[in-house]
Amino acid sequence: MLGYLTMSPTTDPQLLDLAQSFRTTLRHAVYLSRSMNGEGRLSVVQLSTLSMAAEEPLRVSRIAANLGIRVPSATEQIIKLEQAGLVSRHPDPTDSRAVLVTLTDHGRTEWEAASRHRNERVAALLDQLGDDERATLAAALPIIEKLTHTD
Amino acid sequence: MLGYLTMSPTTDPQLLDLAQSFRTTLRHAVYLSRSMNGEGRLSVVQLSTLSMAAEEPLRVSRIAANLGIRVPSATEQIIKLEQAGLVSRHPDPTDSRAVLVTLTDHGRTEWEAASRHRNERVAALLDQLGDDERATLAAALPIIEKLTHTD
DNA sequence: ACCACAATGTTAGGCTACCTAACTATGAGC
DNA sequence: GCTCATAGTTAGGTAGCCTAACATTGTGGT
Repeated sequence: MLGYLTMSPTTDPQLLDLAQSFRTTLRHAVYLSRSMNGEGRLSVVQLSTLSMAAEEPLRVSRIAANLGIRVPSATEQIIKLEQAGLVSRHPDPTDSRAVLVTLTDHGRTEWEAASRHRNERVAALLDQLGDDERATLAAALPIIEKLTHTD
Repeated sequence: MLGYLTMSPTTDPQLLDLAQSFRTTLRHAVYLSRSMNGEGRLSVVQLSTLSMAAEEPLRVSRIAANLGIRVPSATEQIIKLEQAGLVSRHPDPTDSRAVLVTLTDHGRTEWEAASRHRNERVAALLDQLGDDERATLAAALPIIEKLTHTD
C-alpha cells in the first residue's frame, strides 16, 4: 500500500480499464457465490468467519475488517459461533488485549463439509471449461492473491 | 447448469482442487473489496444494486437472487434507492407482472463517481504487478465471466 | 373463452444483525 | 508511573432481512 500513497492521483487509463473489468468480474463471481448460499443454516458472515479461521487464527478486528462490519458486530457473531461450539476464543499470547479466534474440531468438520459441497458445485462449472482455459484460470489465481495481500 | 444435473456425484480431484483454490481466492478478493467500502453512505446491497442496474435494467427477483436475499428485502432497498432518486421502477413491457429497475441520470452519475474512486484504488494495486502478470489476469477475466454466466 | 394454477411484486409484522457510544483492560511512549 | 493509544465487550437503538398473506398478471388445459 506504500505505492498507493505515493502515486499520482491521475492513473494510467489502461490500468483503470483493467481495474474496472476486474471489479465487474469479481462482482459477477460474487453473485454466483451468493446464489449457492441457500443450503445450510449458517449466515454468510458466520460461514465467512469459519473460512477465515480455517486458514489461521485471526483477531476479532481483522475478521470485522474482512467482513466489512464493525468490531462489536463481529464479536456478536463470533460469540454465537462459540456457543454453537464451532470456534473458540483465546487471548493472543503476544498481546493480551487481542483475542484469537480458532476453529474447534467440530467447527473444522462442519466447515469442511460445507466447503466440499460448494467445491463440487464449482467443479461442475469448471468442468465446462477447456483445458487451456482452466490453465489460464489457475495461473491467474496466485496473481489475484498477490493483489489481495498488498494491504 | 444442465451439465451439473447430469454429472456424476464424484468429481475429478483436480477439478475439486482448482475449485477450492478459486473459491479461496475469490473470498480473499471479496475481503479486499469489503475493506474499501468505508467511504460513502450507501450500503453494500444498495451499491451492488446500482452496479447491476448500471449494466442493464433488471427485475427485482433477479436482483434479489444476485444479492442472496429474498424478494421483499430487495423491494425494500430498491424503494429506498427510488426515494433517493437513484433508480426508477417501471413494469416490464413484455410481462406486466415484472418490474424493471433502471438507473436515473442522477443514479448513474453517483454510481460512476463511486466506481471511478474504487477503480483508482484497484488500479494502484494493479500497478504493482508485472506486465506479464497483468496479461494473465486480463486473460482470465473472460473465463471467470464464462463461469458466472453458465447458470 | 374460462377456469385453475403459476409467477412476480408488494405489504405487514416480527426477529436478527449491525451500528454508535460508553466502558474495561492491556500495551506503548514520555 | 502517567498518559494516551489499541483491542474487545456491553448496552441500547436502528435498519435490514425474513416469513406469511395478498394483489395482479401470465399460462395451460378443457
